[in-house]
Amino acid sequence: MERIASNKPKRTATEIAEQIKSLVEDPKLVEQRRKQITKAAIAAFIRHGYHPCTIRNIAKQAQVSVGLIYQYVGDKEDLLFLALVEILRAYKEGIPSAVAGVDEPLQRFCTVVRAYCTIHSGSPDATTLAYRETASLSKERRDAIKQLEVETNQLIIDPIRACIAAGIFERHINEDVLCYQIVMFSHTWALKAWNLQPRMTLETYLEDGLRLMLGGVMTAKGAEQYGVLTGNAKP
Amino acid sequence: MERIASNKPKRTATEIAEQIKSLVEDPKLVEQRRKQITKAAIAAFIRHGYHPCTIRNIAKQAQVSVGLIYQYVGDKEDLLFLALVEILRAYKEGIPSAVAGVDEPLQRFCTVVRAYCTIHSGSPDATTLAYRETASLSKERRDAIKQLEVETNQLIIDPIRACIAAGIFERHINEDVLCYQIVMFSHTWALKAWNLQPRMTLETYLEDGLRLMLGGVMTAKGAEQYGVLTGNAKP
Amino acid sequence: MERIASNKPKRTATEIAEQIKSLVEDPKLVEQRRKQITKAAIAAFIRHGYHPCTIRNIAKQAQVSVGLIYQYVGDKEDLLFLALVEILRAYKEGIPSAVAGVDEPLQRFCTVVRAYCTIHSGSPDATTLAYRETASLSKERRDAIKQLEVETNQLIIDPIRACIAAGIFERHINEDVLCYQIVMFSHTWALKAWNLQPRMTLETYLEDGLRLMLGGVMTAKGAEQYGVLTGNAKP
Amino acid sequence: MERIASNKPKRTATEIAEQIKSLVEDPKLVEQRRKQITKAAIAAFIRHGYHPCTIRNIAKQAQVSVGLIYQYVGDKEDLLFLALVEILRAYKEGIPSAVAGVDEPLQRFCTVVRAYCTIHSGSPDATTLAYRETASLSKERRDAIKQLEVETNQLIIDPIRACIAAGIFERHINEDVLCYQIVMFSHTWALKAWNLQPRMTLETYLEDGLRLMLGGVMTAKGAEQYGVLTGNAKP
DNA sequence: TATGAATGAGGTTTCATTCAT
DNA sequence: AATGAATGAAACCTCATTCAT
Repeated sequence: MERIASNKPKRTATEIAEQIKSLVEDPKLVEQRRKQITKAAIAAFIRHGYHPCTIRNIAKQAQVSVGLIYQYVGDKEDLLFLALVEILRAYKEGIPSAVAGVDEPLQRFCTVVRAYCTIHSGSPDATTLAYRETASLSKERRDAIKQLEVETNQLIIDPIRACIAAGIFERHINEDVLCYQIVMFSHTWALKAWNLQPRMTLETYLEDGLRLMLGGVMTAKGAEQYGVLTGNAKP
Repeated sequence: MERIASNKPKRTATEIAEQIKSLVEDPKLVEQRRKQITKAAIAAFIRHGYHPCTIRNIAKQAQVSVGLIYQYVGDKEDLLFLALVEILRAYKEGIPSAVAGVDEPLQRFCTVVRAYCTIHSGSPDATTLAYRETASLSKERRDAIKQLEVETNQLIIDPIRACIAAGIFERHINEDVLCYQIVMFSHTWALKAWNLQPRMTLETYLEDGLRLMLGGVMTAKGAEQYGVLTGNAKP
Repeated sequence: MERIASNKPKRTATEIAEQIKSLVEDPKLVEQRRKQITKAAIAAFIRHGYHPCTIRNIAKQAQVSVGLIYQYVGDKEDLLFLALVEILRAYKEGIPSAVAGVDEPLQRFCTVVRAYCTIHSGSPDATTLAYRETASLSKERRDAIKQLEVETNQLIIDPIRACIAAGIFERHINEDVLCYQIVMFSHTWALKAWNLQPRMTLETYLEDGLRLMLGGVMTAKGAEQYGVLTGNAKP
Repeated sequence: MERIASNKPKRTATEIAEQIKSLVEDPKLVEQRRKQITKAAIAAFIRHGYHPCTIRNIAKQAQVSVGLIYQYVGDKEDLLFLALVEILRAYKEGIPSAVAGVDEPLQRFCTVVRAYCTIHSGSPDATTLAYRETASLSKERRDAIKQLEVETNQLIIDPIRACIAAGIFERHINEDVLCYQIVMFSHTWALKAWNLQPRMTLETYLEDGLRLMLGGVMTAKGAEQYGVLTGNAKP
């Protein structure tokens, strides 16, 4: 869709969002209205999908007029962007608060995985929306969203590195592969709920998956620790 | 969107596809034209996305007139359905031909994983399309597509079971979780190409991932065999 | 065209018209715009015929945009329905106001006939439109339109009965046949204007026709009265 | 639709029909195929209405291919014209054969009325079609159809004149008005079948109508004769 | 600032007509 | 002569966006 490989310095998602133009001056009001509209947009996009969703759908959901939306946002794509940023932001912010105070590397790793997975399982539709509709954004915005994803991934990679450094995980493992393994493991519960949910609980899924992933990466020392944590002799 | 929970016997994807009505009688011609149109539709949907893609885009891609498409298909959604069925059919058929003649369980498992991943990496856009746009189908068709997915998954689950039966994989592993682990592992290379491709080759990705997954599920006996297969002392 | 014999309670034309959904809330505006659009639709349907007439034709005639029409009406058939209802409503309302204050039965009968005929002759194209295009409506709406016709016929049958009761018309005459005789007599002037207008005036047509019809139904007493009314010794 | 008042010599319906161009040479075949296609067109136009009816509908009805129709006819309007001509021709030809051998003026008049009415009641849909769709023709063809109607009317006017000449009908009656009275009386049974048929038989309708019309036009001498004919002392 | 009526470009779909076989 | 697949113009309708109030 975009032919021109622009060399503009890349803007972050936050910068792009801040530069979305609003006809309204009062920043307080802009923030409040945007929040309200974005929330409605997420709900409406989830219900209908981005393209089939109309501005009227969103206005109705937000209990405002169509015109009001265009006071705070330039076009429909802006709404999608704000929606996706909001979804990813929630994911990204959810993890640190879940692992706060958990310092031991393996435990921290497990907590991150559980948190990440739990967060996604809490709003599977939003996860699905992000999957489906990121491609509907312009390149710059798509890239900014990807960058958010990368930053979130970092929250997973850090504990992996800590585990490696602590000798709990094998030294030679590919941290990117493992990270995406975890990411996709979490998304899978959301994306494939129709197949998985009838067959197991989130807890079973999480623990079985965790054991499976850990089994592939732990050192003997790590395995020992994991046994202590879970009460099992062996992962 | 659909309110009525119909109790009609579910039709398979193939049945639905066969019942898409064509104004043209000659079955030979119908098959040939549908193939041509479906191929064009896949390309056009990949380029634009389903909703933004116009029938004229597809007609142009297929080098036929707009009217011709409607001689072979009832509406735009039929085109999406045919496109997705074709994509999944290719995936499903690709695996058996790849593992033909490989009988040893572990080797068969590894071959399946490699085949599955390679197939998806060969047409990452199609994988992405299937991910994004299945939701744009009516419920019956969405379900039929999911069923195709389940059938393909079976091609992965079978070797898993064989490995368990052969004592190569741990008895207690959750085969569904492992299966989806593999599925998502393969899709990830397609979906997250933008992040992964700059950092590793498909081969690295595959072998690192395979080692990671196997490490979590293999018995001591399995590990020994794996060492023999790969020339490594230890996975 | 309609297969299902529904047992829903039949809605009147007015009810159906009121239930045509509009995206605009303000009832005042809806009424005004609908009136404007219906008027334009009548003109456009008369000019082109219902099927060949395009929404753009109507929009142009009404001096509004195409989109505006769809704010006040669901589809093209709604426009036809509103047009026909408006036409028949005008006919139906025209009669009572014409005969107001005329109480003597025979005179009232003659006045009704003259009024009915004059009204139709005033907008022969509209009469023709109603004739041609009622069949283009869905069954329910067609039935509602027929019901309007029946109600209008009643305005003719009532004076007939009064004349019979007053001994002016023969007791044994078939009031339905006479009624339709009058109805068709009136429509004929509109429908067959191309043949009749060059050969006589509406007045001639009316008086000759009236004399003809009265001659067939009047008693001796009636004939006497008619002579007094017209100044002729004999009808 | 047509702005230009052309001064071309008017062609009769038969001439126009004969000049409709056919790609096929053999006149025998042309006649046979046209007959087949016209018959199918009448049925299809009755079922769907002219505009909604597709060429495919007609081809199917005629059990021929779409292409074949265009070998014998220039366009869709030709089909409508041929259909209407055929319908009116049947009406026109039906009357003389019905009155053949009836020479007494009053009896001949009554026979014509009964024949005309019976013919129309036999194919009410065709009557309705002629009413609705004549307007869909080009002006020249519309005029030619009207001319056919005029010629048919002459078959009614002739007996009226004979009755006047014989002193059976009043000398001063308007023969055009009476003629159309009869025409519309006959059409009414077809057009308003939905209202009339549940309430009376064609026989009742005919005799009540005939008595009504005759009552308006007969001289004393005529009334006497009518009494002899019907066995009633008085119309 | 907020509203929602108005606009019109553009998408899907139909179908009269053509033309290669 | 007959077929029916192919064409593409044009219709209906939707909906993102604007603008007067």
